Parts: sequence; C-alpha cells; structure tokens
Amino acid sequence: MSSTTSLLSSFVVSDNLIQYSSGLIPISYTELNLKQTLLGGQSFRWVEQSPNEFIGVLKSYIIYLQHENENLHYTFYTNKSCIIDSNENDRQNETSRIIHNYFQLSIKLHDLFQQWCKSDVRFQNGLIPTGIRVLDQDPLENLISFICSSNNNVQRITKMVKQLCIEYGKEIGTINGIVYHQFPTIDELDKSNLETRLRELNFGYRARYIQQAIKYLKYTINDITFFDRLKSLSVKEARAELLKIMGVGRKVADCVLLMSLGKQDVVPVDTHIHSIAVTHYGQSKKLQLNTTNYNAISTFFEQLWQPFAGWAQAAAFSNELRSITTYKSIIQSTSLKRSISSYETHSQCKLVKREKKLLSIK
DNA sequence: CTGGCACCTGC
DNA sequence: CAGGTGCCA
Repeated sequence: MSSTTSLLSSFVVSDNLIQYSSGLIPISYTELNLKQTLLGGQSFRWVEQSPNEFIGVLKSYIIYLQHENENLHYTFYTNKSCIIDSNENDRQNETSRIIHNYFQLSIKLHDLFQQWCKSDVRFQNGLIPTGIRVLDQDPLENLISFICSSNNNVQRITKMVKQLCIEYGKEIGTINGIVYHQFPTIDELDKSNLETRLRELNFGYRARYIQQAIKYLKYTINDITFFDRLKSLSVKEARAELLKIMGVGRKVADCVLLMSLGKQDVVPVDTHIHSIAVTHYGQSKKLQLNTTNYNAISTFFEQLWQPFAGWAQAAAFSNELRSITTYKSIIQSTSLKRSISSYETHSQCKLVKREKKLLSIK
C-alpha cells in the first residue's frame, strides 16, 4: 500500500534474515531531520540510501528508516537466530519503544526552542527549528566511537567504527549485498592483540586507548551495570568516573554524558563550538582550548540554554555548519540578517563577509 | 594547575 | 589540519 512496503520488497535480504517488525510514527520535519540527526556526527553507523532514507544498526537489529509525508516509517530486520518467541504485538511494542527511546521522541523540539528563545537572541531571530535531535545511544558504542574521534574527521571515524564492527561484532545479515554487524561487546573486544590489530586497521594512536579502555572496563570496573550506575550519578560525579578511562578527556566524557547517559544539559565543547562561542557570543579568544577555557565556554552555554543545553548545542552546531556550506538561502534571509545585527561584532562581520565570499565563488 | 608537545592517518 | 588526549616540565 504505502511506498515503504514497495521499497522494502525490493530489498534483497539474506536467507538468515527476517523482517522482524515495522511501524510508523507521525512526526514533522521540524521535529525530526533524519539527515542532520543521523549523519551530523553523533552516531557513525547510519548510511543514507536516498534522501530521507537511512539504514543502520541498533542492538541486534538492522533498521531501515524512511521519513515521508511527515511520517517516520521504520522496519526492523534481524537474524533468525536472534528471535525469541514473541508474537507480532510484542514485537511492535518493542520496536516502537526502541525508536521512541533512540530519538527521544517524548522530548518536543518545539517546546525547547520556545525556552531557548527566552534567553538567547540568536534563537529568537536566526536559529530556526531544524529537526536535529540528540540521540540516546548505547554507552559502549558511544564511548568507543568518541575515543576514535580525537583529532579526526567524521568520514574517518565512520570508517573506523565500521571496521570495528566487522572485525569484532556479531554478524546480523546481508541486505542488498551489504553485511551488517552488531557493535561488539566488551568481551568481544577483549583480545590480547586488540591494539596490534587496530593499528593494522589504521586506528593510529587510538588503538592503544581502545585496548586500555576495554581492559579497564572489563577487569578494573568489572561491572555490567557500570553505565547504568553513571546515569544515576550527578554530571560531575559521572564525568569524574569517565575521565578515569584511557583516551577519555573532557570532550569525550561530555559527549558520552550527553549522548548515552541522559545528561541533556551537558554541552561538549569542540573546536566548532569554541569558534561559535568566539564569533557569536563574544567569548574571549584564546587560541588553545585548554581546561580553563573549556569550562568557561561549557558553563556559559549550559547557563544560557538550560535545561537541555546539549540539545541547543546540537542545533547551534548544525546551523553553523550549514551557514558555511549548503543552505545559501539562509544567508540571504532577513531573519539571519537581523540576528547578525543583534550580535554585531568585528569578528562576526568578518565571518559573514567570508561566508558571502565563499558563496559568490560557487 | 598550566602550557606545550607528540601522537596516527588521510584528504 | 581534522569535532583531543596523555604526559611532562
């Protein structure tokens, strides 16, 4: 009936795979922008099939997502061996819950924007709801992925995470000739030659971080409820625990707190947010992003955007990216001009000029 | 507690 | 130089 069904039936699925369940959730494009949310650098496991169509892996499921006519269609596939006897109704409840939790759909972006507008003029004028949401991800996958992220780019991080899954994760099945794997568990990663192998796979110096992190989690922490315990701690306490892990500094710790431990008000400060703070919010320009500087910027944004400051950061971040690259029309829109005039600074004028120059070249 | 530097790769 | 971290003066 729907185009989802016809598209899915054209998928070539391996014998060991079954369509587990599917469903639909009405949601507007301003509440959910799949591309910005899934490919924006939060998760590294989604592939865009075509506009508004994505395939990725969550737990033991390969998931196909399609957002059309303000409906999010989802279809779960899984390996036959993973099936526990459950009726169709249970499956629908389970898969619906997974999607709701992953996208945190009980949180309404619209309401958050209303709140941010009260304290931040940039949201009042320039930053519009773009449907970018903070995902609630698996903590181990999130942690390892962001250990990989240091001094690195999204493309390469994606490649590394993929290699990790292929090398160590359980195979789920094949769709259209592409093999999908689960993200490996701590036990699956606990190999004596992990670092050596990861170096062969060009992980660089992060190979040692990952090996040490896994060893630490398995033998020092030795507690499968570790991440759940962190969720119940305060941000400060949970962060302190994360910082004990090799390869985890303040930035990675904050990413994990925000993206997989439910700390919605944490603002990870990377080089981009740093530059946004300097150009748009008049934060002092120190070249290095040292501890003191990190704290100042993070605290500034957490107070400006609370609660759910982490979500505002994601929105602000995506807006910064597209203002430079894709959405030319935004530059010309009167709303952005107004927002610029309300934050008129010398450095910002230079940025705008640079943007215009870039656009005129294209 | 702070600044400075090496660290792996790849585009 | 890329969405950092560890380590050492």
